[in-house]
Amino acid sequence: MGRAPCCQKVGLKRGRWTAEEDQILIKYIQDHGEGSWRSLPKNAGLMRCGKSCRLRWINYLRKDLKRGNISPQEEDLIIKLHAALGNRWSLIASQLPGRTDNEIKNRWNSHLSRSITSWRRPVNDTLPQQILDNLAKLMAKPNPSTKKKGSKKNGPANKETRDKPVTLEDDNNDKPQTPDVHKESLPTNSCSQQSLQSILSLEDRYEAEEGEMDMDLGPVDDYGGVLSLSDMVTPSDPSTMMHQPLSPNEILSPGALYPEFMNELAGLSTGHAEMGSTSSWLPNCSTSTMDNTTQPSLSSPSSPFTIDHLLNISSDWNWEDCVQTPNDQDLIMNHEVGSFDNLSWLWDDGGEFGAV
DNA sequence: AAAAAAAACAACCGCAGTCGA
DNA sequence: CTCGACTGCGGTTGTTTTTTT
Repeated sequence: MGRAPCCQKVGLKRGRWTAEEDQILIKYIQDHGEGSWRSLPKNAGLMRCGKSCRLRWINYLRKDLKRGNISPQEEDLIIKLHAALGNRWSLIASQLPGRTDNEIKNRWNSHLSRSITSWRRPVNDTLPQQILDNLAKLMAKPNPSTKKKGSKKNGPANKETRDKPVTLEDDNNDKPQTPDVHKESLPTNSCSQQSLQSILSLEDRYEAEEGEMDMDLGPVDDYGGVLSLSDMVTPSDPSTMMHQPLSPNEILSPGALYPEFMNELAGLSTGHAEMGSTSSWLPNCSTSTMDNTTQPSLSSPSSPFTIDHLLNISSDWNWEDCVQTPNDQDLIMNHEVGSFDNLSWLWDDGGEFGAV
């Protein structure tokens, strides 16, 4: 049969850790090493759940953590990585030595997510080549098994990777950058490094263009903020799925999506790359009327859909022709609407995004 | 200076793949 | 082969701190 429960919830302390508890945990791990979280609280004399001990250690007590003072450079990197990877905090954290997924997630939720929608951050260069190399290596890493990895979405798979946290650096020089962030294998069959570079640079390209024409907002979010690329290519929940690229002369309603496109993204999101895989956030799709001359291969279930297709779609897309309606239901091509007058809600509320 | 609001931080929860019994 | 603990992850909530009124 299985193992004993990790802990009895009753009688366990919760809430903030005291300095004394921290010292006990640090001392214990120094003496016995990480792992065995289930037995750790009992052995160490802590009235905490093993899960809580693990979290405390990983996020706050490890020596290699920086804690706070996230630099503008780090923020910029987080923004770019998030644009490319979505809410894959552990993967993002793996590129920021000394930072935890929790810290980055908190930073994003409390600060960056608000600032990014303004699309007013400085236009910098794209991600450092080393980061791109690392991510490309992750994506090129063959998946040893076809099974999903060890977490619900994309976590480490086997015992080796779980028990011995490794990073991309392990492949290079055996010097882990961030020992407790875990290597993840990503789909291999449809995303080249060039593609990744293109994805990561798309936002900046649009930003650069926007610098010359301030009113050229592109798709916007529920609050009128400009959507990042990730909002359109890696929706994290069904409510964002309306932000998919559209073909010209098309009105897209929720659910009117490209199945292959969504499956591809589902593969990226979950670690599955095979066609036809589904994800929990993938609802029943109904393909809308499409202009096959401008959206080649997307409507054919049998055609191989790749990230390169996505890039073609994104790079060819005319952002000026795509906005979200105030009722948050549809994306509408403005030449379908016929007039920019219909879109005045975009800039009527204070002009945060520039006047037209 | 006090109260209220906003932001930041810390911790918990539940999901889902892995793997030992 | 099945069951269920272990684990890592992302989402969410609760608490504390800072800022604004």
